[in-house]
This record gives sequence, C-alpha cells and structure tokens, in this order.
Amino acid sequence: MAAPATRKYGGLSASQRQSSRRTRLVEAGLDVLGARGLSNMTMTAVCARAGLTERYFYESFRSLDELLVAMFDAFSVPTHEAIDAALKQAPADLFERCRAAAGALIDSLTDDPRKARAYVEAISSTPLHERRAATMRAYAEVLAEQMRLLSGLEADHYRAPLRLITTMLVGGLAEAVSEWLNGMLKLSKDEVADEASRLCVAAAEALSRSKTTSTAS
Amino acid sequence: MAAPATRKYGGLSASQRQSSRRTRLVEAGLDVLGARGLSNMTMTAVCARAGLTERYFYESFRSLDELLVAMFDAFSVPTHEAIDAALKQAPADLFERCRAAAGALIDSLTDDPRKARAYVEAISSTPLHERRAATMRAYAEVLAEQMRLLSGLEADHYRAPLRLITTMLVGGLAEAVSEWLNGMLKLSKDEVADEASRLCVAAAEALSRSKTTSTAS
DNA sequence: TCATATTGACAGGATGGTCTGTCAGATACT
DNA sequence: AGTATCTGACAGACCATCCTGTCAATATGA
Repeated sequence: MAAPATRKYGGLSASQRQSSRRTRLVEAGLDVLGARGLSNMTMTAVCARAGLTERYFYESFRSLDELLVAMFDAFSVPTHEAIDAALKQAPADLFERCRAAAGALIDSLTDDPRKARAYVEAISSTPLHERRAATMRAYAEVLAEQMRLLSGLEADHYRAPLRLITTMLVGGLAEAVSEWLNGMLKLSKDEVADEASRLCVAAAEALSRSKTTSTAS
Repeated sequence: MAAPATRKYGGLSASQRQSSRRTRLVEAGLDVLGARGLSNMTMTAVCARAGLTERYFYESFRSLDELLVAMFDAFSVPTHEAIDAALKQAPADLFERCRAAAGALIDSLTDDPRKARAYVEAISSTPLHERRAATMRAYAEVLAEQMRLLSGLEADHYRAPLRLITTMLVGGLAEAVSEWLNGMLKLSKDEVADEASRLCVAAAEALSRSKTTSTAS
C-alpha cells in the first residue's frame, strides 16, 4: 500500500516539523519551570504553553523526566561549549584560565533569565540531579587537567586528593553561583569569578606544597 | 459534656502518644525514602510503613513537604550539635578546627545508612532545598567566623569575599561528601576531612594575602 | 462491669495528571 | 478539484494519590 507517507507541510519536512515541535516543548518547559516552578510543571501545562496537544508530547518524550533532561542539555551543552571556547583562548596561566572558564560559565548561565531560574529549580529533580552530578564530574576533570598541566601535579599519588579538591571547587562554585543568583552574595559577576579563581590557584599551591617530599622530579 | 477528654493509653498521655506517632512517621519516612526513593515516598507508603492510618498523618503534618522538613531536621539538628561540640573541644588552630568540624559532619552523616541516602535524595525536593540552603548559610557563617578569628580577617572589606569563599568551601564539602557517599571518591573518611580542611586553610591564607595592603594593623 | 476514649481498618469521593482515541478542518500533492 | 496526509482540539478512560468519614474492636478509668 504505497509508502508510509511523509509529506511536506508548512514548507517543512516531516522530521523538521517534529524537531520543531520538540524545540517548542523544550522552550515551553523552560517557560513553565521559570514561571511556575517544578511542582507545577506538568505535561498539560507544558503542552498548553507550547500550543501543542499532549499527543505530540509523546512524539518527542516518553515522560516529563525526559523533557527535563532535554531542557538541561539545552543549556548545559552551550555552557560547556562556551567554557571550552574560553579555555582555548586563555593564556597558559592557572588563574587566567580559571577566570576565563568561570566567567564563561556565569555569563552563559545568566544570559537568559529562565536559565538562572531553571538552574536553581532543576536540582529538585532526581533524574536531573544525576545529570547534574555527571556534568560536575566533567567540569571537575577539566579543572584537574588544568591544575596538573599548570601546577606540576602530574604524579600519580595526587590523583585522589586532586579529584576531591576539584570536586569541592566545582561544587563550591555551583553553590556560590546559586546563592549569587538568589541575591545572597553582594558581589559583581567579575568579583565572583575573580575570587573563585583565586581559590583555585590557592588550592593548587596548597596541593603541590602538601606532598612536596616527592615532587622535586 | 464534661472535659474534652484526655486519657492515658498504653501508659502514655495523649501528647506522648501523639509525639510518638509523629516520631514513627519521621522514622518511616526515612525508611521509605532510603528504600524507595523520593518519588515513591507518598503519604500512603509512609503511613503503611509506620503502621498508622493516613488520618494520623494529618495529626502531625499537613503535607508530605512538612514531613520532609521534619525528617531533614531530625538529622540536621544532631549533626549541627555534633559540629558545635567538636568545635568546642578543638584547639585554636584553623586546620584543627576545620578537621574537627568536617570529621564530626561526616561521622554524623554516616552513622545511619538511611541518613546518607536521605542526604543525597533530599536535595530533590523544593522545600528541602531551601532548608538545605539555609543550613549551608549557617555553616558558611560558622566557618567564616573561625577564619576571621584565627587568620586575622577582621577588616570589614573582607566581608563579601569571605562570604563567597566560605560558601564555596561549605558547598564544596557538601558536594564532595555526596560524591564520596556515592563511592566516586577513593578516599577514607579521614582523608576527605584532611584535604578539605587543608583547602580551608589555603583559602584563608590566600584571602589574607590578597588584601595585604591594609591588614598590617 | 460499664461507659467513654482511643485506635486501626476500610470505604469511597474528590482531585489532578497521564495517556489514547476520535474527528473536523487545514494543507499539500496530483 | 480531489484525495490523502497532517494537524489541533476535544473527550474521556484510567490511575494514583489525597483526604475525610464511618465503624467495630480495644483499652482505660470509674
């Protein structure tokens, strides 16, 4: 009985239309999450906001959690790219590189007010919490890499402590940004990035000092 | 019509019985949260676990969120007390005091396996997230106090940066403990506490160095 | 032993959200 | 224009949970 059909519509192919709907749902999700909070973010509300029927929800996502993950990626991926780009341009100095990365992170997170709200609210979702943990681990690894390269922490016995320290620094920055977004920290963007980067440098120095017995290679 | 009645039952007064039920609900909440996760923690499940009818749930709590907050307090209060006690005994040295506090925190969190699970899961709840934020602020303030006293950071212009740094350190420790509980960090309890405390000392030193121009009092 | 408080069990309505199905109207290909 | 596809609107079944009410069984004090 002929091909399973796939016709142009509104000048768009079937897959274009589908991915456009998906995008609309993700955007609507950000709107709803920002405006009404996570507990009021239901499929019904998201679909209404997107101007789509619930039927189309299942076309792109199997559950709200899947949408949540897609929303997270929608702003965590660009953020990650911004950080990568900033790092590529920064000079080979630990403080400068931390500054560049932290600045890129904060800028990326604050360029869309919805992101800020989502970033804070998002933690209150179990699947997102896991996603967030994975992202944090990745950032911690990037930071560890920088420290290894720029502070001579190559030795193997640094691995575990370095991992702990970078986890703390990255987690700490996340917490600080969260507090800053809530208006609890009376500092400018730049000051936040500055202080955080200084702490990274101090941490690297402390680490290289603490095991000084076997580092004079 | 006599008095509104209040009779002993099982050797307990009315208020004793009520508070006992409340305790049972909190305990059951910890069990359910630990065993089945936050999304499966419903009133029905908690009541079943507690061996109480849903009617009694409303006697002590108006909503699941209220129970969640009570559960949080049930282990955050003892933890806070443990930290206070540890700080009282510790010598007047920043590293030692950080070590004592961090050790007390970790010990308190790991003495009951349910706490650990709850600590990780708990973040995925909006009301708890706020509670957590308040607790973190309190811990950050305690740490800031220690730094001020023991590292000569009394000057007023330290306030904002110090607050940022302590927020990062406390938030970082929380993240690290969370990762450690997940088995992502191959370190012993003591090593975690040691490294974290060392980072606190390094942070204090960096802070006092960075504004050295006006500190030579 | 009797009366009354207290309890646990259960029933069931109310609510809110998830899904699936139908259908008329709009759009595009021939 | 005619036909087939695609779309959005709606209806409503289904389900889980919340929450309240009733009631018999039990424990207590008099």
